[in-house]
Amino acid sequence: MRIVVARCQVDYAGRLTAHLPMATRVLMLKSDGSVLVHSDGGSYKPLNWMSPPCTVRFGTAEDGRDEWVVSQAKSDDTLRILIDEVLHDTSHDLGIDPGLQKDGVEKHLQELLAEHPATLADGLTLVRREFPTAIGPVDLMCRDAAGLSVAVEIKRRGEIDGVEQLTRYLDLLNRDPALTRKGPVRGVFAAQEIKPQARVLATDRGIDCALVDYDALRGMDDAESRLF
Amino acid sequence: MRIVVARCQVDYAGRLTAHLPMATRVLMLKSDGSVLVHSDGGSYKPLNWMSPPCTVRFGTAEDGRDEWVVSQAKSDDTLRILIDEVLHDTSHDLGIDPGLQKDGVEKHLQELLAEHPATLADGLTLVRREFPTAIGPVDLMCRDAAGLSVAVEIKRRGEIDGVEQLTRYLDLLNRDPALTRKGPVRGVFAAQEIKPQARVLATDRGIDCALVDYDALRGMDDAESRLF
DNA sequence: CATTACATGTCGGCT
DNA sequence: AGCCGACGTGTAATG
Repeated sequence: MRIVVARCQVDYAGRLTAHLPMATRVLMLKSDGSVLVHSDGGSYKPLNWMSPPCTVRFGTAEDGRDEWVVSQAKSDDTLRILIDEVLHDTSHDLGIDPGLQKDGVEKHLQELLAEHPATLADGLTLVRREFPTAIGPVDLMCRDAAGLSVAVEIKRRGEIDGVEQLTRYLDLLNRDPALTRKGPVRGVFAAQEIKPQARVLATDRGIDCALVDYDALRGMDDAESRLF
Repeated sequence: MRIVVARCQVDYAGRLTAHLPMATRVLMLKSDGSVLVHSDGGSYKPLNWMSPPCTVRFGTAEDGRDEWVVSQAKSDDTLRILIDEVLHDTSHDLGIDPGLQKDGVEKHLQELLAEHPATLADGLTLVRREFPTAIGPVDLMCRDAAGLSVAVEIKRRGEIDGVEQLTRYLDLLNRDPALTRKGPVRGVFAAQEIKPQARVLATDRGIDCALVDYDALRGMDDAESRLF
């Protein structure tokens, strides 16, 4: 990785065109050819960048100043960096990163709830995970004690669009005679945290809300693992 | 801005927990307190980070190694960076960045389509852009040859949530007697690219889809500009 | 300050 | 490779 601090001007042309006036910035050139232009603030997103796979051509502008042209083969996107003055320039061999280990995402939540569907509502049993429909898979399809089908939508944080999503599934599922033989398909909206507005909308549409305790579920799972 | 290259181990705890094993990485400390942990690859997104506003406490771990703890006041998120070896450490005064100038986003598409509504459907004429409703503005409100009102939602890429958005508008607009005198309000979902699922949903709801050719529109606009 | 819609989103998973 | 949905989404506009 090469890190350059320089007074520079940047022009991007791709899905949009963008321009950065001459100013001092940090340029990060990664070994895969990608380039990041960072200012001292904002967030983790660079002011401008080029994603890999791309190549950098280190050239010279008409007036003799250095100009770097970063281009992406596929998309015709180009990033032109005109360098006025270099204040710092170092390179470092970082090696390959072992990578990020995540925990606690929706997928894990779905796995845990698939194993313990009764924590969502009494008597619930799993029919299948990722139940396919024409507009996408339902996270969990279950059946309740009365034999009714129950569609479960799982989110880390339950907000309105999650309720909308479940509503679309329910609309579709309720047209399926095989699922509605014993009555309409119920909906359960499950999340670690449910926003008040989402709860109101869900309730208004007859969808049950279930708060999920991730740590408790993980505990149940550990206990179970120890037993077998 | 301070740039440090170091062998480090990073642990994040917040909405999720994540761990980065000991390896050499670039640490970017911005003047607003935010911290970015970059590897030599990936995209512009850091492996891990803390967004401002946040504060860094430069401390020492039990074994004597340096440990930086970055914490966000609001959310209780913390990022712990255990430093094994510093390979590089420099600071630079970048000043305030003049910022990015953009062009070519959805707004421009809307301008072009407002000038050429007939490219969306035969006989369409513009009533007004950003037609106000209680739940937000409709991108374009038009009228067709038969005198029916036509609500147009414009996206760069047409996906399901765009269809949902237009559906909400149509539900509302169709309750307005002034707009429905000659019949129900039609919906047109316009985008440079429409995902199959979005098309299915739109069609199911009686909404027309229109593929927009941005370059062609821009060409029409240029031709027109040259005439006047 | 909360909500909403956009983003050069990026990223991973699956077909 | 393309499609689809989640993301520690972030971020700007807007009421």
